[in-house]
Amino acid sequence: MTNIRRDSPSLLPKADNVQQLVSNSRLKIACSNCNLRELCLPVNLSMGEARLLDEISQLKRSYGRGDYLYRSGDKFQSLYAIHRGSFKTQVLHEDGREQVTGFQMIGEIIGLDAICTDHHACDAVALENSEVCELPFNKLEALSRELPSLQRHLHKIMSREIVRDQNVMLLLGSMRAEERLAVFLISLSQRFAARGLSPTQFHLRMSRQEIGSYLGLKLETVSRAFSHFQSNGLISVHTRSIDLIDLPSLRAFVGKQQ
Amino acid sequence: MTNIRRDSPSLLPKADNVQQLVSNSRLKIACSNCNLRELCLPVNLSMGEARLLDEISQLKRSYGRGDYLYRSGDKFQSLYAIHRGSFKTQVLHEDGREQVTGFQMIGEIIGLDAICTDHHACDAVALENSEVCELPFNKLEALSRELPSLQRHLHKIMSREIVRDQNVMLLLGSMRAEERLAVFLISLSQRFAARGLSPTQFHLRMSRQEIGSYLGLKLETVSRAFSHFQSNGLISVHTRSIDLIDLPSLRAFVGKQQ
DNA sequence: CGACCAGTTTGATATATATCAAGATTCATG
DNA sequence: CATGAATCTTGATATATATCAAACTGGTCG
Repeated sequence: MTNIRRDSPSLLPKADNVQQLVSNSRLKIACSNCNLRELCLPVNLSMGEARLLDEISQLKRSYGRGDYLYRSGDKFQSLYAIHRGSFKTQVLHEDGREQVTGFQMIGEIIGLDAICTDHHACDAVALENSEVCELPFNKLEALSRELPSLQRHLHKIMSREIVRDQNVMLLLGSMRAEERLAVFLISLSQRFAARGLSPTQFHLRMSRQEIGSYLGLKLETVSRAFSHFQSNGLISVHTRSIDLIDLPSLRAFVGKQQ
Repeated sequence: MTNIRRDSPSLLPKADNVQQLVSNSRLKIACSNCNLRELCLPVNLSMGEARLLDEISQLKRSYGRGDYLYRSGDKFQSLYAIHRGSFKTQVLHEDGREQVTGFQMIGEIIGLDAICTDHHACDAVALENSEVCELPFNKLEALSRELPSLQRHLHKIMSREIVRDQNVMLLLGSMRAEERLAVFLISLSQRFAARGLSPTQFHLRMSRQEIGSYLGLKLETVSRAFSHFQSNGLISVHTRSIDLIDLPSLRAFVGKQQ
């Protein structure tokens, strides 16, 4: 709440990411003070321990829709905690094909893909006006050697990402188009609920094409599935405004399809 | 090489996994001595540091084809390093659908999915006679607080798993059947090569149905794709024996399909 | 050795989703 | 407020893969 804006020219983003130069701003933010404490990194930390985290995450950057937080191939420096807004991550194949691998929202940590090679393995793109807290990974590792509960939390975050990805594999590998969309909507619903937002009424931040890429479908198929759910009274859609009218039936729909 | 067989009845596997009672044996194994040092955990460790690892990974267990290393829902205790043989991991949906999420081979670490909830999120099943080194996670975490290079290595292993999964998503979400199989074969080839085995001639440890589950295809489609590659002179298949006759063309095939 | 059984191959047909195309709606901008 | 561009919806058709079915293969075991 009491974030202090500041400028630190010595920490300008890399020159190859020109958009960032325009849209980035920097803000001091204190983990010990942040209203995302439950969602984000500092769990089970004493106030004193949380202040140690403050030391390493004082930079906040903002991005506009379409801005890249990082690109595939960028040198790895930091993880990012999403403080406001949302992002998509996508992997690109040489031949130009792209696959959206996830949508990330407030309180989620992004950038874990880069640890293994020291270079990012995917792009992260803002879906709306967004802010992230930068967490220099070296400092995070050093601190997690001191604070076992932070260490465990970091491990849990990475493990959760693995489990999530495996569930997407299940979805892509064995579900039909409408089931995939139902699972997607239910998952969004849960994530909004976990953030104190409505689990039934929300605004999609991504296009039909982006949803389709994530779900392994063409945008027309996504659109048809939305329309079909609507005509069955399961949901109400107006472009990107969603109302999950009959969430139980939507849940029951998944798996019913043999 | 100088592993000493021993029995420790007090450490019998859990009673709900009867098969293990039959097929498990326990062997002392020393990381500092292991010929998998490069592939597995102990990287960049001094001899003294590697001996610390010995302390936590002295149990080796064996499994026969079809045995479960762990099941979805099992309480999380340990990670496992595959010392010999191979495993598959699979997630099961309530409705009975299953999806193979990966095939793991010698030197790879398995069980990372369980950290986030303290319970395993998938099954791990031996594909052949196999041995694993058990790595109690609490001890591994404690040691990695002392040894920064072990800590970093653990992070890299988890990150690598995330990247791998994202590449499977790309495969499942945007590639055609034959491309998926080509990617699968190329990936196996690379992994065999990294272990000093032939990158072109190998024996598949999994059935057509398991390959199909992993690739989001039916077994008949997998079989047809094998036959088609063979009739094009890219590979030679005899049931589970594979010879990648023209690996460059196989690589070029991926992506050619728009 | 022979019979069986699980796994594999191959063929014919069905079907879900992609593709192509045209309008309709929403959004950004001057 | 009007214009154009992007996004979304819907329809007609094409196509890749699933499904169903039958024959073949290889290994196991009495």
